[in-house]
Amino acid sequence: MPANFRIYNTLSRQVEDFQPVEAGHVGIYVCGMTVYDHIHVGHARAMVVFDAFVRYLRYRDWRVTFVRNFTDVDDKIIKRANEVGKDPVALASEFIGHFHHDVTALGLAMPDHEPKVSESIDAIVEMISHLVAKGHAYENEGTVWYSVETFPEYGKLSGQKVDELRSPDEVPGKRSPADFALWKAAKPGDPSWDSPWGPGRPGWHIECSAMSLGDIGQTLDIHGGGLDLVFPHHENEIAQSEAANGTKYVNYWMHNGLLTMASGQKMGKSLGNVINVRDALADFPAETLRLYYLQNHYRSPLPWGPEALPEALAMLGRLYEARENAEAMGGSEPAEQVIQSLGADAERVWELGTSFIERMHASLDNDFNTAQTLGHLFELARATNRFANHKKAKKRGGPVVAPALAAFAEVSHALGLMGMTTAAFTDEVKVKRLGALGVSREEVESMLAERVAAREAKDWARADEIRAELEARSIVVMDRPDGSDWKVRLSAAAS
RNA sequence: GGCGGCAUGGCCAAGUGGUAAGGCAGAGGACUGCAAAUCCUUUAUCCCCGGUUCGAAUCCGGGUGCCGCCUCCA
Repeated sequence: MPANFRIYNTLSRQVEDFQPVEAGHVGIYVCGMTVYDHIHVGHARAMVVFDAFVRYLRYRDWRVTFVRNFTDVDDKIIKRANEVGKDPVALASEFIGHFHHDVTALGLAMPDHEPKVSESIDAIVEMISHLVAKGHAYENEGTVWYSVETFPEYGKLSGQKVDELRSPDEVPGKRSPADFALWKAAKPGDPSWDSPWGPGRPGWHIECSAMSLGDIGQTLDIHGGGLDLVFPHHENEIAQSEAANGTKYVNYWMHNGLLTMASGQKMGKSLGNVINVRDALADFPAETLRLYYLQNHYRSPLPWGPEALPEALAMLGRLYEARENAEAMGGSEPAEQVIQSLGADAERVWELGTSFIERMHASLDNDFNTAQTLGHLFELARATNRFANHKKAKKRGGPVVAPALAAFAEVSHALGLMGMTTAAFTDEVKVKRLGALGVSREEVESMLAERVAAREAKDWARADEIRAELEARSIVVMDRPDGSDWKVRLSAAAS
């Protein structure tokens, strides 16, 4: 039996108990990308949040049908294609490739279905035909409009009232300013398909109604997307689907908050401060972004700035280090015996470790509170490190930290964090951060070797001199009982 | 103008009735050849005013500020 959970529903503006349409199954549809450019770190938040959410649902034994679409027929794509002299559908196809590359690098699982508009024209035409037949839509010179006044519940998601909407430019052919296009008559040079209303292409909103119907059904358990899609996109989807099918479209509307710039405004091309995912991934391990996203609640705005990723990397490094400390512990006595002899710090790790999974479930089952979950994980990390300071912890502490290690594994399954070995993580950090700084690894390692020799000769002056040179390259040296290691310093300057 | 949301320590942030998780940064200490990492210590009139309550960051009313949407947007 899958575990029950609670989720905020934009429709009711409340956290609600989740009730599936079909027992044990969650059908979730998330608005994907309009593919005419590389995705930026703001888009990636939505992708990561819903990936983590679906991952968690499956971890909690739900059967999930996860659908995320591609808008590959659209005004912006056509515009961009004309600018670069390419075929629009081919251009979109190219950026779908880039999308898959970026999203795979981010560690996302593939959805069960990734419908494309260009491959869903029949279903779209069929749905529009229904709407026309039922009197919810009308045709005018090859363009089909949805008649908003035929759907009295219009506005129930966004709270918008049709009369109050701004409608700056008058569009010819519409009966009412709030009406929106279901089918756009072909203009010369546009990609177009045949339809009962002549050649043309779908409007933006109808695709999601048609594709979700095909891949999930009339009533979706959950429909996700960015908060900026609530109006008009999701409002229009409701109008289309409920008018066409005569059934409730979506039980739970789940919207992620937006990435905001330091100024408080959202990231967008018009602001000229867009960071592409592939650029971020060149400089930081993928889990850095995942932690950055999941450290805040998914509905909150998430501030972006030059410190965002370095800070997240510092956090991630802390978690990996704590896990490594736990992994390094051995011993085969019963945990109880070790706790008895090593005292309160051992007891604390044991208690936090054994209770972690329950606390994680409680947090994530309550509107997917990843921030709280990570708070618990950091508490566990600190307790682990504290315990690791005991002289006898390394030899005897293994049984005491076993639940903590299990907790880390659980987080990995549930949220897709801490999925690497410490060695792989450390190495990826070195490669990417050195690359970002333009420092050669060979150079660092030869300098470090020279310093080790100087230290063995107790030539502290020379050792300190080399350390200063390394620091000038943003390399921090760490001397340990078993040898010297190094890492790249994280700071604003380093990003 | 309309609709929706937010306001918690230097910064980020969790927390919806019983006197504030966590992270980053700073300061002091332990450790270290010196450092780094780690650990310990340390910083909160929870935007303002009023109300409900034995008790409110948490509920209600008013105010102020910020953000999103109303045009494409994750």
